[in-house]
Amino acid sequence: MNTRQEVLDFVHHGAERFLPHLSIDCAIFGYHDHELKTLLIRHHGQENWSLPGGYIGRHETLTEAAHRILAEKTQLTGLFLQQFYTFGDSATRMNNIKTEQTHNTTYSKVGVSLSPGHWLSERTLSIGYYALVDYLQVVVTPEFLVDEYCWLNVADIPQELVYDHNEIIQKALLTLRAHIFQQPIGYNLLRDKFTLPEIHSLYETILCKQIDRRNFRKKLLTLGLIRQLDEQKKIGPHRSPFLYEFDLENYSRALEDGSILTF
Amino acid sequence: MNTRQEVLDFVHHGAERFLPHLSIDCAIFGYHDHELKTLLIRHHGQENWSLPGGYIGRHETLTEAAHRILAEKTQLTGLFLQQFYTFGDSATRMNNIKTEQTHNTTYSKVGVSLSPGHWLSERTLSIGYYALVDYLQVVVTPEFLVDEYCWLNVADIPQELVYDHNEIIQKALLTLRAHIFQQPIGYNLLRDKFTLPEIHSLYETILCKQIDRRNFRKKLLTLGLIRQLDEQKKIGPHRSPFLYEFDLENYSRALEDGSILTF
DNA sequence: TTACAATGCGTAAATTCTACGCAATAAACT
DNA sequence: AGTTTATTGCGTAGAATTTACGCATTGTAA
Repeated sequence: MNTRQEVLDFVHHGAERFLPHLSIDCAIFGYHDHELKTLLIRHHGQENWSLPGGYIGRHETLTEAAHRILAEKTQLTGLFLQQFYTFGDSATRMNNIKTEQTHNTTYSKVGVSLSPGHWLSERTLSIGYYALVDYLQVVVTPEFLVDEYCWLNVADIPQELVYDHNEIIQKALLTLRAHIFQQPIGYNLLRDKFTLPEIHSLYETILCKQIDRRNFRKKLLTLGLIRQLDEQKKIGPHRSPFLYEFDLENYSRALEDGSILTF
Repeated sequence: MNTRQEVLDFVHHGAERFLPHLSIDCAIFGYHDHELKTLLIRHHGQENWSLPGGYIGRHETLTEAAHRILAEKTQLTGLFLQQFYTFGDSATRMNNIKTEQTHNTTYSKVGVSLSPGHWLSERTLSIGYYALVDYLQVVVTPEFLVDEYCWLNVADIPQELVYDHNEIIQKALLTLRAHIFQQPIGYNLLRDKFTLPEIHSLYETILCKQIDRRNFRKKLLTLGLIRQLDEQKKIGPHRSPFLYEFDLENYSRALEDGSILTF
């Protein structure tokens, strides 16, 4: 939503196009230079940051909605996107008093005040998704109601996000760390070809622990999850590292066999 | 809902008490004698079986709703209940044509025909939970609209459950099998004190594979997940097996340490 | 040239996993 | 009563895997 007119239409006719009581919130993880970052946005008039989110169109599947919302924020399609939990317990998801006030502040930018019965004021459960993106490829598009956005290191996320977004992002991180043992997480956070130090540092960053460089390489190669290429990355200081790529076929086969990664 | 009057009230005034567009479906797993069973119900007029389910009250949390629905079906409270996925993709969750017809057949028992705009006819996403119960403790209470219920071996579940319930139960099983390595699953399916053959058979049943009896015992004892008691179960033929109990403290400590069970 | 950091490769020790053997016990059978 | 048999508890050798390093190689910088 990039214009005042679009926002007004959304407020007044959104209930015809979207399902009420349900939203999607998306923890978008991007990796760069030993740091795992999340995309946060600040809506107009809000003091605190939010996760990017949106509503489910009445004629699109849940998965389609999640991808659309992700694409609206990052301009990227076909990304790795994983549903991890639906949130409907926290105080802010029960009584909509705070929600109403918060919403009202934002929508005052287009001169509307949401009545208590308005569809945007009602109790809303949120379906949480997390996405993995190449940090450098993302072009964030600010929307009409978004004052500010930022990529924040996951360690630096403030304690006071709006609603229950702190809970959502914590659960997303926990899920990501559990999934890293069972899915080619790096495939979506790195470029097609990557060096061993790059993927090694990625795993160390996500898991928040040190992993022996040499054993890490051995394990991924032995299981056939990555494949060493002939090319070397010439740029960079000191010795030129080889390039590697994921072997997705082997990866899925290993998953079926029940091979488990441990570090 | 046990009377015609309650059902009529639910149909006509349910939208005031429950959130539309959302339901909870529950895969209730019970274990007994080497077999993993699921509770299925058959609504009035339906040819196919369903998972037990219900709606979310406007003034209860999502978790409260799940426990209430479970208690309504099994008369048991405080059970292990785990949310695992929210379903909003399948054809039956997109167009509500089939849903309308199916619903209408059931509600014809109380003489109502649901109009297209009726809250029960609208598109509904379903939040999936799975529960683990002691099969023998459950007292299933048939409701007014339920013609029949049964405990069906998970291997014998028919291919034609209503809506996307086959998909839901498959995902529940997959999740259960993944969680068995990280949570004291047996704690909720067995009694407080159990014998080694009992828990061994439970794990074999859930994982659908044979596990060496002796290594299985060694692993659980070494990790401190179960504790051997002095008592022996005198009943039963042949040698009297010792009784064991879960060591929940050690269990949660092992989880934090990241110890992983493998069989 | 030399020092140094980054990268790739190997190996020995420690640990864990796996596949069994076997004794002890209690019921069933001759 | 003695024998057979199924069930349970416990141990152990060998295989496999994990872990902790050593070290040579390469490119950059002093």
